Amino acid sequence: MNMRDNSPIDLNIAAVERDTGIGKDTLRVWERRYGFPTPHRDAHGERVYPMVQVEKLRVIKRLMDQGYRPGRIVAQSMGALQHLSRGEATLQSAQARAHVPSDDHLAMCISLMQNQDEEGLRVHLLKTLSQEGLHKFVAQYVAPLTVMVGEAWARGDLAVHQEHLFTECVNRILRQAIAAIPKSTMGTKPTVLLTTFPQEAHGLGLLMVESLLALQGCRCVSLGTQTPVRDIAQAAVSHQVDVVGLSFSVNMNPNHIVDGLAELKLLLPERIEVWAGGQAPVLRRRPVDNVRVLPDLASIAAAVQAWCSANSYVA
Amino acid sequence: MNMRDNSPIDLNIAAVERDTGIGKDTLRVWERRYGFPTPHRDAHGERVYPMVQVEKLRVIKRLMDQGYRPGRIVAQSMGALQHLSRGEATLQSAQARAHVPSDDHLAMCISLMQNQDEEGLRVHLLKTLSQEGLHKFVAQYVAPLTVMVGEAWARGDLAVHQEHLFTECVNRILRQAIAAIPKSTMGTKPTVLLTTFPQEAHGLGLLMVESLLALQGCRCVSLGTQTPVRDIAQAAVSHQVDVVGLSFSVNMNPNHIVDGLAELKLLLPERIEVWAGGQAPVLRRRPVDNVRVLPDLASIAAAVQAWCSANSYVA
DNA sequence: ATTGTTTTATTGTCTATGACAAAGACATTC
DNA sequence: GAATGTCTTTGTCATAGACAATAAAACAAT
Repeated sequence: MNMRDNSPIDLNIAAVERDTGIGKDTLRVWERRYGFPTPHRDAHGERVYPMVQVEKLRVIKRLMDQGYRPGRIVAQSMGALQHLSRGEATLQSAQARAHVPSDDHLAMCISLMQNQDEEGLRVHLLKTLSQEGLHKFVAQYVAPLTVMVGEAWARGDLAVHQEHLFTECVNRILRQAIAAIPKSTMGTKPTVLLTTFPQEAHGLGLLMVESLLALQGCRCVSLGTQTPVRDIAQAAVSHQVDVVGLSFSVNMNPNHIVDGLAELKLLLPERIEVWAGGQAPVLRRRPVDNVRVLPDLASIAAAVQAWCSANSYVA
Repeated sequence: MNMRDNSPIDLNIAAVERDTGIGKDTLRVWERRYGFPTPHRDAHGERVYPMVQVEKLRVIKRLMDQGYRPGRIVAQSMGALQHLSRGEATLQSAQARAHVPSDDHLAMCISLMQNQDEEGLRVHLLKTLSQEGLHKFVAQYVAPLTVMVGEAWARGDLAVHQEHLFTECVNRILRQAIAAIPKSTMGTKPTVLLTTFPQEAHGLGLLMVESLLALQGCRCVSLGTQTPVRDIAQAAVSHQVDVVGLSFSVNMNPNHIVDGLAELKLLLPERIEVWAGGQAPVLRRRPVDNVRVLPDLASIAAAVQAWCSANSYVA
């Protein structure tokens, strides 16, 4: 029952699921449909995956996160896959880099990461923060950098652990910066509940938004990531917030986003607004009723302004 | 493929696996063997679990963690289970609470949460922190409180959003406390890489450990949660750490833990130690070769001591 | 050329039942 | 008591088929 891997070069199906994130059922069905992977069998007839194939599966997973579909790539050779890996990208990154002050600046951060220089990265970011101020730091450095890191990871230029370290590093810096912002006591600004949907584990966007909102003088209540829709609504009501803010990254399923937002709107009382932001393309393409889309971080200020003037005549 | 929970009271099999930590295969085999659970079927003949049964499954899981075996308890009535639960509750929670200063103190935190008093909770925790010092605060207040919150959530006494808010609140406090600890520069203490396995999303344990390690003068590299085993090994090597620290919560599948640890050990060079801690009961019951189990936060100091004396003669 | 609608293909996850080794419980012997 | 062997329990893997959700392709209409 408890599969022990006899040798470091072969893995059982459970271990492959752990390492690649591809479900057992899917692994079996790929084998049946596409003829890959082709695991050996042990004495009991159970699948045993050679390391080379696990490696290839990881590449396939990466490409799928980029939008490729299994039927096209699973049966391909390793060489062809690596070629695809390098060829693509630069599609959406172009627009992200449009209003970025200096590409060099960000490229340097990436190279710091590639050299495992955590300390250097932190120092560099902190210096930028104190030079440019929190607002500019978040909107013009952290946000584009996060996008670039995501792309670099997808391209295979950055290992998973390097991406994790970056996330953790920025996490710390932003939290520290937020903690340093004095809390405003005047009640003219909206109170905002921040969180993400259950399928969305990426939390940096939330922190970026929170820092900008806090700078504007809004009170923020953050639930962290992955809150079920029903609980978001419950929390919004019991904390008497004015706005619910959600963040969505690129990989989130568009339908989950649209349906989730619609359901949330239904569960919330009318007076509570919903603001949605993040890199997910569907937000720009398919608007949802009564949900305000914040296409970028710069639009937060405008949204707060709009809320204030809409609610100023109410006592 | 895309399971939508149409109703708040029913869950599909994948959702039950997530919420209870009991695998899909196991859920089906229990149904076949013990006649429980007894999910309804939706229009497509797929299992649909009523909330009541999911809660019973959670109780069963808790009892199994205490040593009961499925055959004896799965078919029992809810009443009988709760009876067992109460009788046995004092067994391990007694030892957990043995060196806890005041139960009232913690109960008060829970009630603050139930009243949505985020501000009150934070103030209360911060006061305790400055009164008792970080070490005592973490080991004797935060850790038991986190366990209690988990239990209260499983019992249904605490809503998901309240648990999230608690997590976020403690998260902030701990991160701030860690940032305030001056970094030691002397190289006599181990450098520790901290993270969790891909299935483990709970990150508070990691922060608690980090704070205590930092207090001891260790250098910590935290990758956050959910790092694939292969990347943990890669990161450990490229950051030249001495120890890899992993944290496991109650819900994690025991086999995943044991197999994952074994594989990690294989991938790591001999000189890098692996320390495993957390609430997962399997750590105490089934030891893994060459992995040091830290049964509680207090044992961290001893582990660091042991490492230092084992490595002192090396230049 | 762009947009909306229908048809077809792809793909992940569910279903069912059977098999089996590892871990636990129990009985027996040294 | 400790060690040993036997029976029971239990989680996970296997096979193969089914189907709905999603994406892609084909077609129609502005």
